[in-house]
Amino acid sequence: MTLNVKATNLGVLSSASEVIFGSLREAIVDGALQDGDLLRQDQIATMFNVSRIPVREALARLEEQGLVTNQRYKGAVVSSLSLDEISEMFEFRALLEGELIRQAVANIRPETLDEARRHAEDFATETDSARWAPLNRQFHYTLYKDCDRPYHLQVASSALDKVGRYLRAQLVLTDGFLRARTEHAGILNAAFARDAEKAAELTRAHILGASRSLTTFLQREKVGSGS
Amino acid sequence: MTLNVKATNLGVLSSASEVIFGSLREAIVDGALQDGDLLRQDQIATMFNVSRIPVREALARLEEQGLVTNQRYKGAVVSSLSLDEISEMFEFRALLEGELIRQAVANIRPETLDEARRHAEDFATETDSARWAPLNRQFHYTLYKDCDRPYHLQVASSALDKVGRYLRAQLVLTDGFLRARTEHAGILNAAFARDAEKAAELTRAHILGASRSLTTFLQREKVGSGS
DNA sequence: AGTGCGAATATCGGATACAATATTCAAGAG
DNA sequence: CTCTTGAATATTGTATCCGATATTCGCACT
Repeated sequence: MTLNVKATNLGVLSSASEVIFGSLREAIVDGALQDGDLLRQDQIATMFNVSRIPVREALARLEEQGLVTNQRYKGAVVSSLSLDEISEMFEFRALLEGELIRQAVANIRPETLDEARRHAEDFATETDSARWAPLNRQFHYTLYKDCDRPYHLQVASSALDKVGRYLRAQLVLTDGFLRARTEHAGILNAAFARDAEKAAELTRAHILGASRSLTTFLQREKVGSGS
Repeated sequence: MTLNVKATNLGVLSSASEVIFGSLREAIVDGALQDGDLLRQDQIATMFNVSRIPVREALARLEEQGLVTNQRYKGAVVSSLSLDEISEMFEFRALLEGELIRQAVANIRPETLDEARRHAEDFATETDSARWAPLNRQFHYTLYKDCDRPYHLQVASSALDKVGRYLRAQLVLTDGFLRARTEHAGILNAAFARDAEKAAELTRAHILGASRSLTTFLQREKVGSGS
């Protein structure tokens, strides 16, 4: 007989370094920590009430993910992306997410479609701009859910993390939100129609359009700050 | 005036943890460490004559790369891939490397073409099967060199690392080497002809063909070992 | 005042030491 | 003999401490 209690897997409970890693990652992804910010091991250790050892492991992980850069004896800085790097990241996302939705739509479940529609509505009706980015992400990744390509998903997600800060700017500081709203509707329609190719093409265009609007915005901003 | 000496950037000189990370990664990628092997911190620390601290940072990095899995208080094991995961990795590579060569061929330099031809010849004439995998890699990545997509390249390389062990088996234990030789010639021809689409299609077929031959081989082996 | 040099401070990489958890193994109950 | 249980051992996670390197600041010199 087996014990009839739901046992949570203690083996995966967070160690300090994992908690710190997750917190720092989140802070970087959604912009609480900005490009070029210096991360002092001591300071972080104090914040979390631990020694520097788990902090260093978290920073090593972050560096491996490309979110910070470590310079020997100098410290870790939040990685910043050049305009070229940003647009490459968006091209990468277009390639990968296009493939994801193509595969997903091919065997998408009705429940998934409904869930995606709900997320699209939530996004469209949200007035708090701080919540646009997470809702946007939820919409897209719900649509990718049935693609049965866990590695593709993980890599796409990691790429999205790296441009998370910039995407937020694109939604809030340009006409990104408005355009996203209509483009989401198009993608959703294609998914409901089970038209994988169209969904893929629209997703690619959605991402590349966001890239263009973001790069022109950043270009302007850069020039502006120079004056 | 600037000092006219080529100064190597001392800031990026390896710390212990980086050296350990690199060594372990190489050992995993080319099969010296096998699926499921347990990595003991103490043992590794003794091998490198260091304490466990840098070892732990190296293991954290490896886990972030997906090459090992850490279980709290239990240790790190070399990640093993299921057949499904392996074939997903090859699909991913086909998608990405197809794009890489398409972009690269579009603005490939003559020197690069020559270098690729040399690598193709080296590969084709190599009799030591242990050297097939690195030469194969050199050939392909030389062709990708001019793609001007550093992030794409890095992700592709990371994916290749994850299946490095299996690719080696595909080359050595199946007819992989012979097929690769002729398929490389085709890809090289397309590159010389500046036919980006054809090079991309051949590269995709090259990778997916390797995947098929590998999965049928592993399938057979699994059944065989079960008897 | 401005520049170059050296000491003082800050910060990092790593070693050692200790606490928390897992694994092994032997002894006893059935 | 087999199974359970707890002590002994092994291994991991983290704290504290130390040497190495970078940065800052003050002082002498021009």
